[in-house]
Amino acid sequence: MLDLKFVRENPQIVKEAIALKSEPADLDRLLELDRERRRLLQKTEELKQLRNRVSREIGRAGTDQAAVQQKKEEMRRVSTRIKEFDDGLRRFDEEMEEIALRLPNIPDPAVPPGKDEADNKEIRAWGTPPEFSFTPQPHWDLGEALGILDFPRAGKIAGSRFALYCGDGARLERALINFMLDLHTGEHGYREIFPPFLVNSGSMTGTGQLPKFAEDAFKIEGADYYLIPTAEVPVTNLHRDEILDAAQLPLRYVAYSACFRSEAGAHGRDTRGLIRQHQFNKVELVKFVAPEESSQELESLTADAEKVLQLLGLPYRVMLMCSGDLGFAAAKKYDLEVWLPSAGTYREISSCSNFTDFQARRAGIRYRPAPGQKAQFLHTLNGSGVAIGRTVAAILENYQQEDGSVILPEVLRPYFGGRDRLTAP
RNA sequence: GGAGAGAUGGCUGAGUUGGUCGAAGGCGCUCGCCUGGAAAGCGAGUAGACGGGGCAAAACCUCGUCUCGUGGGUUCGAAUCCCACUCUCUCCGCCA
Repeated sequence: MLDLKFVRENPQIVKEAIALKSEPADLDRLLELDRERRRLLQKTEELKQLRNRVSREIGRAGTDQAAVQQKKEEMRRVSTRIKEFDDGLRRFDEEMEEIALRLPNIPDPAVPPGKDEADNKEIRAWGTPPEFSFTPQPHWDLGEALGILDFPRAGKIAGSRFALYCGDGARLERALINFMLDLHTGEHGYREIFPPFLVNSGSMTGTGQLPKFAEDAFKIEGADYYLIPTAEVPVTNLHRDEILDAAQLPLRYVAYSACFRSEAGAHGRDTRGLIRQHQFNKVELVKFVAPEESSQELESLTADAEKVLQLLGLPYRVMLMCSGDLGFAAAKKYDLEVWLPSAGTYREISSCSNFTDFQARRAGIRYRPAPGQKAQFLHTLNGSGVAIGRTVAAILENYQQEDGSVILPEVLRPYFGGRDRLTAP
């Protein structure tokens, strides 16, 4: 959410952001409502001031019963009007909130203008895509042949877009979760969190999933619970409606969670394999930082995520998202894309964003710059560190051998009792 | 699921015969005095949001409104009375 005062005073900037991000938001209507609301608010407050004053008078003096009765009579009418005005104000607030919650964040000046992913900018690349003396297999074929992925049975148990990991597959998933958590807690200074996988609508609104992306989330029927689409939601809301001390910042959290996405609107895309699932695992990094630090914290956050891929020896590139591909809540975003041999292309495996004060304002997360000073909104950031399922896919495909076995990256071998490859049983 | 208790400012904790209560006291914190420095002691200050005005202005000053879990109701007036909901705690039952 944007600061209403900022919107009021900088309508042009907001308009540009709406256009750049192609968001449907009626800014003019919002500004008009804002003007009318303030006019009504002033009239209402005047009446309340009158009522408060007269009520105090009634409470103080006691002897002149006739005068008191007359004042009560008068205030009864005033209270009726106040009630009407308050109802009007509530209607303004509701309609304004409706629009304000759909205003996108303002892009950082460094964000390249553009329409879609074709306009994203490659910042750097790491590693060299492997060359094969044979035709590389897609990970779903490799996984089924190794007996570690079973999509037919996943379909039977749950449906399409679900995965079933068996044997070494399940162990690989678990090894990657532990490896990433160990790395980020041990080397990068993050505090580990294990959050609820269901959250209420307040949390979903706080991070920006609601109201705009309601159809992307799974909702529990008959209750105010949503399955989390990412650990970003529970972890960012950890400090919802809190005022933190400047000395506490920056706060860095890492959380493993399952993630649940309806993938509405993705029919027919990535229907095979682990790339696009209704449920997948992810290790997520979340930061709470002072505004002046968020820019460099995004760089270090991205570097922390990159470190995972470097240690796993997976070739990747870093893309800077253009304004049109930036998303709703982010001011600046890097995507990490890992090389997938079967597709002959890079695929997103991590997304690292600086939300500036956009989420903090929605979720009421503030900090006090110095003791005695006014509390202000801090900045939040998050990034995948990284998506587990897509990492499994990348490992299977990049490390596959002609005989169908898969070499294990060295950093994972301790999690496999020292074994160095996956082979068919 | 059954029975009971409770939700107040950064924390703790008064206030429940409705009327200068946005709220005593304590702790913490900030500033000042004291000290070679620190502790102790003493003095002052210390909730948030919104709107108007001042200011080039975030800050800051000033006036006003709202907020004592949330939402409604009664009343001239509610932290205080009534209703609903949410959450927390205790006991019982059940369960991993």
